[in-house]
Amino acid sequence: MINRLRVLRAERAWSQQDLAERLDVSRQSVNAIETGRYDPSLPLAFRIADLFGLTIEEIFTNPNRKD
Amino acid sequence: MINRLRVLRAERAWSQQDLAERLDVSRQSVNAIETGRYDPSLPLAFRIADLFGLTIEEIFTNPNRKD
DNA sequence: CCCATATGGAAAGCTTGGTTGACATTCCGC
DNA sequence: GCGGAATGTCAACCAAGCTTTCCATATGGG
Repeated sequence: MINRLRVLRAERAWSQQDLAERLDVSRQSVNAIETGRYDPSLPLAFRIADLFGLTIEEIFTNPNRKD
Repeated sequence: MINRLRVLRAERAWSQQDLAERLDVSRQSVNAIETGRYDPSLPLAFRIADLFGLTIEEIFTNPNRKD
């Protein structure tokens, strides 16, 4: 599972802390997701998509998919 | 988080067991997701969407969203 | 040189997702 | 009425998401 979180955050010039507060999670969670240490839960993925006004598919991509 | 899994499964006349095998999870997991006892992980949500040829947003809806 | 801000990451602990195995119920065909 | 298939649920367990606390490094301004 790879994601464009870091790019989207950079486009808005938000710190990991800023993003964490908007998503109502800890800064470490944002960091862990950005650095690929783990995947967000589905509810959190929806919050992320909502925040950026994108679909989950536009932010996260499943490497196992045969696109 | 509510989902249309049961409907999609019924449209194809698959048992929970059939669906579980296609998703490579246990039947109890399919049942728990259908009955809303918990939400799938993001990777599993992607597998479900791929299997039905839909987007995650077309299958799962976040009740907290202001649509 | 200090200090504040931003980032990466580890440890321990709680919560949630997922498994296996078991049991009960409903429904349908024989 | 009986047997088998489908579903709901529970208990016990392991794995993954997430939190808090802590430490390290980098960088930019004064």
